Amino acid sequence: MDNVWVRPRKDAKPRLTLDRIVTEAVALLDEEGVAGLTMRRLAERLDTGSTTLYWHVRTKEDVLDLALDAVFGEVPLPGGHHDWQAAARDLMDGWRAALLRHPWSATILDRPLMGPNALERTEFLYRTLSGAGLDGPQAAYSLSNYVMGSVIMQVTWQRRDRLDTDAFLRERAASYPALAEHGLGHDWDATFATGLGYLLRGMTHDAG
Amino acid sequence: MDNVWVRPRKDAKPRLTLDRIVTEAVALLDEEGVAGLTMRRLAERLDTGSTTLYWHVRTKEDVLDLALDAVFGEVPLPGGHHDWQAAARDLMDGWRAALLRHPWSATILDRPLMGPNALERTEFLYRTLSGAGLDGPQAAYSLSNYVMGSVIMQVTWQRRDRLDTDAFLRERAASYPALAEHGLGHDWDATFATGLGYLLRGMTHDAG
DNA sequence: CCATTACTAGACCATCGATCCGGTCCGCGT
DNA sequence: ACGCGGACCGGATCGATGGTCTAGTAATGG
Repeated sequence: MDNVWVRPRKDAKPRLTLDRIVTEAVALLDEEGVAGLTMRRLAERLDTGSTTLYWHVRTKEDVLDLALDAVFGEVPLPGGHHDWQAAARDLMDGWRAALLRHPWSATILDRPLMGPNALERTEFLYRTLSGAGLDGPQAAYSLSNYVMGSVIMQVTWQRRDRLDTDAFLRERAASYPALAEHGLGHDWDATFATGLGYLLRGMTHDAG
Repeated sequence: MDNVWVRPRKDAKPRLTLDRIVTEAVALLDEEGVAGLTMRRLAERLDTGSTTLYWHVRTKEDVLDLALDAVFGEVPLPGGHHDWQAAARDLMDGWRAALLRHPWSATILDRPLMGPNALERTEFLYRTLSGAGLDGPQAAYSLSNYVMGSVIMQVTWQRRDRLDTDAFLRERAASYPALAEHGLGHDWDATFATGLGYLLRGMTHDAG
């Protein structure tokens, strides 16, 4: 028996594209974290074999690079109506928000951010700060380093429920009284905003 | 033939201890980076089987946690003769120096720093800042987040030789003029010190 | 009609983290 | 003097992973 109905319809499943791979990789990472992303599982979700992925992508690292840049793509570029400080603050806030929306991304920040989305935003930051009379690279690194560090630490400490670590510290209150007293949780947003304000204020002083 | 001379001398090789494992793990990580650390290779360097390691250690994660805390152990605690700003700056400088001495450590900072060495230094930081009338946790996180981010970014960008990325950017100068102009390399030490100064200055203002 | 290109898949490989099972050695109590 | 149990060790092995080899198929353009 071999007729039209038995034969598989062409493009019953849409073609596999880089975009679909990246989109699905981000979804998988969101659901199961970095450890949950394997080429096989990704392929399975795309209804294909793991080998097929390697036609579109050279290594798994590629997938991670693409997924990370996709996260940067979610960061809105501030409109031009702000002064440079507001623009920088907007960009850093958006940057942080995007990374926090995809906690896995914070743990793979130790790779060169050379994707188009990341570059476009870095370029914007350089331009904004240079335009304000600052040393572009230096100011840009100060700000973005601070954002990266803040996000990584927040994700790290929020991953396991704070109760465990607080209990751990309470048991050792004799050795670490200050830590045990304050615990490790706190208002991450406020801390971030405060520190960012310090940095911007310091830069303003230099620019003036 | 079986006599004393043929039989292996007891304690010809010293007993395997956690300390030896950690020391060797750090050495291996220094030489070959995070990807070079496998339980088999670590065991081989310790002249034992990989299984043996699992008697002293539950998982490979344990090894990484221990190795990372060993790095924190290299950070000297500032003496008591400074004002709080100098003490904080000393600690952060030492913190950064230790992490940079072991670049692999920067890439595994996304794990809870609950080892005794890390806790001791964090406790010191809390105490110092609280003593200055600051919100201890908030100030401590601001500073250490900044250090972490700075180190991670520096290690990331220094890993591949800058020439490649600069060439990459030069080819795309039309899209990223500011980036292409300045390149990505710069004086990491100066940038770090400047930003740290901004943070400390901002905190001083709040403390006064 | 054919050759090339885009794309897909199954079998397979080396390696990894981790475990099973079976040891060996030493100190301690009896 | 003895042997017994716990500390310590290792070969073989398991399941899973990233990645490759080989062998295709469907469509497209000449």
